Amino acid sequence: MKSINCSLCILKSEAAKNLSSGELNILNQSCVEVDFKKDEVIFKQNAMSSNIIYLQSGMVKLVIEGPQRKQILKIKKAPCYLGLPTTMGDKINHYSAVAVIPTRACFIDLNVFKELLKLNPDFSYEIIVELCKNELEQFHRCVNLVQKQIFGRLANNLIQFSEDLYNADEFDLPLNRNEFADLVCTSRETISRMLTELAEENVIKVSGKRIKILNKEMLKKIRENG
DNA sequence: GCATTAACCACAG
DNA sequence: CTGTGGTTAATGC
Repeated sequence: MKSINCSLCILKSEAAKNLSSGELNILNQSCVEVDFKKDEVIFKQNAMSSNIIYLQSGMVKLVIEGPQRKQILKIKKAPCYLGLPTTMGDKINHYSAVAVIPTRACFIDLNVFKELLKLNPDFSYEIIVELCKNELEQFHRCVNLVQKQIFGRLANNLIQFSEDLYNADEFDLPLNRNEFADLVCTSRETISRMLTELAEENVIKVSGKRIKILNKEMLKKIRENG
């Protein structure tokens, strides 16, 4: 097995910064590092879950199989923890995680993770903060989904890619049109049409998966009013 | 009624 | 895989 040095990750993880050297040692000994290529599954819905996953680098999509079709719950980028709700909340995963670009992840044994939560309150506190932020985000996503029309939802997602995930006005969508539709909760055709329409209005520039935001003010207006 | 929104189907690069 | 056109159903003046 490849030897791992968790102290490198402390640089990134708010929670792990609080671990003592002894606790880091515990982590070191029960942590396995894995590289994933694009489209490789990190964990699968309905499979047994026994690991907490820490994303060192890369980006993943969280996918759930709904009653009608599959849905993309969220795009997550490193550094972050993955699968906290699905691992702590039940014996099996309630959703899948799939890499959308090359991704490096650490698998942490659930029991060790629980042990660290008990040992170190500062560590636990940061984990709770992350969970709470996620919950708030999901609440907002939920109302947006129900109360906004598709242009508003699309604009919202484009802004999130730009501001939250890439910190750039120009970026490559890590999803094809079908998956992007699954994220915005609409059909592939509608996404396609609306992207062309936004491009015609010079709000964005589209060439394949490459998106450039030309008029962020307008896009934000669409997000609010759409 | 009439307009708007958005899904589904089909088909072509 | 993607873009487009036609059709259709639901909803709101």
